[in-house]
Amino acid sequence: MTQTPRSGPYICGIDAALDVVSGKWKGLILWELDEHGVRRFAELWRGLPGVSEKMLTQHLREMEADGLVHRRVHAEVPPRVEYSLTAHGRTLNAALAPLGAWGVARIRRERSELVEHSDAAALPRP
Amino acid sequence: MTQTPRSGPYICGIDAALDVVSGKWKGLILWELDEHGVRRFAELWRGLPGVSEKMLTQHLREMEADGLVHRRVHAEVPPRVEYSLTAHGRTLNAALAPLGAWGVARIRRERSELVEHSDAAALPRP
DNA sequence: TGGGGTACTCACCAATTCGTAAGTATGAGG
DNA sequence: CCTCATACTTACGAATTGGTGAGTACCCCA
Repeated sequence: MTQTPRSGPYICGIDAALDVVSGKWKGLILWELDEHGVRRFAELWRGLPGVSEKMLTQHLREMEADGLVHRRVHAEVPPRVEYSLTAHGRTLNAALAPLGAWGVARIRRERSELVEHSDAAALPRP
Repeated sequence: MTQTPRSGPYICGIDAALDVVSGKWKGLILWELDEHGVRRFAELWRGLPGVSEKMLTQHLREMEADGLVHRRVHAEVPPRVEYSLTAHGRTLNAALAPLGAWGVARIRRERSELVEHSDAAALPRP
């Protein structure tokens, strides 16, 4: 099989959860969908600068298979497809919130370390 | 540089946090260290069935560089090296807790779906 | 008749991650 | 002198992941 076979029996919950969010853009996709509720493919694409069409569809498909996002196709031309989070996806996002806060704190920490460095190097006096 | 340059400016906190925990064994390493407090290299290795020595050292080095684990070398022969979580690592673990709980719930959900399937096949009525 | 817009799909390649197996340094014990 | 134990390091290659660019189907509008 070339199907991604979600790596089998997990050792702990972290393991199982990381399995569904690891992927270069999945965190951001979750965030976008949580922010906007419903988004069409192209909107999502514009919202995630740098992602390729291929990866976006691939990640969306995997997340759909994992029961995180809902995909609604309207029988129109030109095509219209809307993505949104499922209830399960929303619970994941809620569970991810503390981690997001941790990440923000970490970014701040890093930045303040950089500032200290440039202080030492470039700002001998106020 | 061939140094892993933690991928630069992040778009959101989730992004920054996932960057430090993604890696096949990092979640488990965090868990082991949180469970046991202090562990030597070989203990950690035995605690994570399947990991190679190379990956274990590599992940530990990255986590050290990220300020998550502390590495203490005793000047003895044979060598003795002890790993433990830093305060920052412990806060990460705390932030990871809800995600772990979500993962556990997901595993249960998957399992019950399997049970339903076998029900459908083998137990037509209650 | 031709171009535009949407949401893909596919083939191919590059980069990153992971695993395997071997080698290193040191001193104690036989 | 030889081996053992620990905590690595290194070389190589396989597997996984991501990026690029082209192609598809459909209908509307000019």
